[in-house]
Amino acid sequence: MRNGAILIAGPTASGKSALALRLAEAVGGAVINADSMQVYRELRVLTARPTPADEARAPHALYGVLPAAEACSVGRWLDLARAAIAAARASGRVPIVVGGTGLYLQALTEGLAPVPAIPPAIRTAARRLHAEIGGPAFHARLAARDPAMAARLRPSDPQRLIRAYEVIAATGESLADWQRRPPAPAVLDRPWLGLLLTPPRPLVYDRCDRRLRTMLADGALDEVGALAGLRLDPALPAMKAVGVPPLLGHIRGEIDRAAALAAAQTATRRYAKRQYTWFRHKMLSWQRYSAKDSESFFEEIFPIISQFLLTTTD
RNA sequence: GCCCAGGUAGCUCAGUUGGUAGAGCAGUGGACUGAAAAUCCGCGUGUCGGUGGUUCGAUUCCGCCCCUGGGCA
Repeated sequence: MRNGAILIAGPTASGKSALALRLAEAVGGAVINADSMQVYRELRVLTARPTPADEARAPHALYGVLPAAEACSVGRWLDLARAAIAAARASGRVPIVVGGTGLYLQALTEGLAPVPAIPPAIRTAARRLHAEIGGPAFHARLAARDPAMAARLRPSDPQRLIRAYEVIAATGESLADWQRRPPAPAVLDRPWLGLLLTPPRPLVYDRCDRRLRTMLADGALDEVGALAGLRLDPALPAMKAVGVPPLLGHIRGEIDRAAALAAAQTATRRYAKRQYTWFRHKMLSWQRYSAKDSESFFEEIFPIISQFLLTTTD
C-alpha cells in the first residue's frame, strides 16, 4: 500500500495547480485543496479555482465546498482535509495537497492546539464588543482576564485580540496555555514530501497582473456582483478575498474599472509577497524549486516523486 | 513665436522667509496556532530639470536653456 502524501505550496500564480494536476495524472493522485479562499463556492473565477475541465482530469477535493455565507477556519479545514486524505488513500490514490495558505499547511504538518470549538454566541459577542469599544479598550479587557495573551498582542490587531478573548471567555484558559499543550495528533502521521514553488518574484507579479485582466474578461465582475447580491456580512472571509473589495467598489460605482483592476492587482502582489515571507521562514524542510513554468517543474520533480512514493510503499 | 502654470522619491504631491527635504501610494523586510487571499509591525539620500550668476552657503533668489500642460497667435 502507498502511504506517502505530497504537499505543494507556493505563492499565488506560481503554477501550483497545474503541477498538482500533472502529478495527479502521472502517479494516480487526488488533488486536495489547501487554499483558504478556493473552498468558497461563489468565487470560482476570482480565486483561480481549477476549471471543470481540470477537475475532470483527476479527482479534486475541497474546492468550492462551502458557501460564502459561512466562515471556514484552520480547524474546520483540517477536519475536511483529514477526511479527504483518508478518502484518497481508501481509493488507492496518492493525496496531493496543494495550496497557498501557509497556516493550513502548517496545521496539517505540525498539528494544531487542541482548543475546543468556541460557541458562536461567544464569538459574535467578542466581535461586537471589539467593534463597540475599540482596540485599546478591548486590549485592556483582555489584559484583565488573560495577561499572557495581552502581552504578546497589539491593541491594533483586532483579529488576534478577538480570538484570544473568545478562547479565554469560552474555556476559562488562556490561548497561550492551549498552545503550549501537545498538538492534536498530526494529520500527516505518515511520510510526506513538501514541494515549495518559488519562481522569481517579478515573474509571479507579472503573472498576477495578467491573470487579473483575464479574470475580468472571464466574468469576475459578474461573480462578485452575484456575491454582492447575497448581502453577506462584509467581515466574512469570502468578502475579503483579494480583489473582492475593489471589484465591489466598482460595482457600487465608487471607482472606475481601471482603478478596480489596478487595486486588485496591487492586492494580489502584496498577498504574494506575504506568502513568500511565510514560506521562506516557516517551510524550512520543504524542497524548493524556482523553475519558471509548470512543465519544467514537472520534469525536475517527477523523478523525486517517484522515488519518494517507492520508498513509502509497503 | 508670445503669455501663464508646472518640472522635488518608482507615482501623486507638500516644503524649504537661502543652511542640501517629507507625506500618501507603490515597493521592500518581518511577524503569524481556529475568519490567514486575513490581521499586524518596521523601512524614505532623492544630481529638488540643466547651466551660469549673486552669496560664506542655492533645491530655494536672478539670467539663460530644455521639457510638460494650458492660453494667445
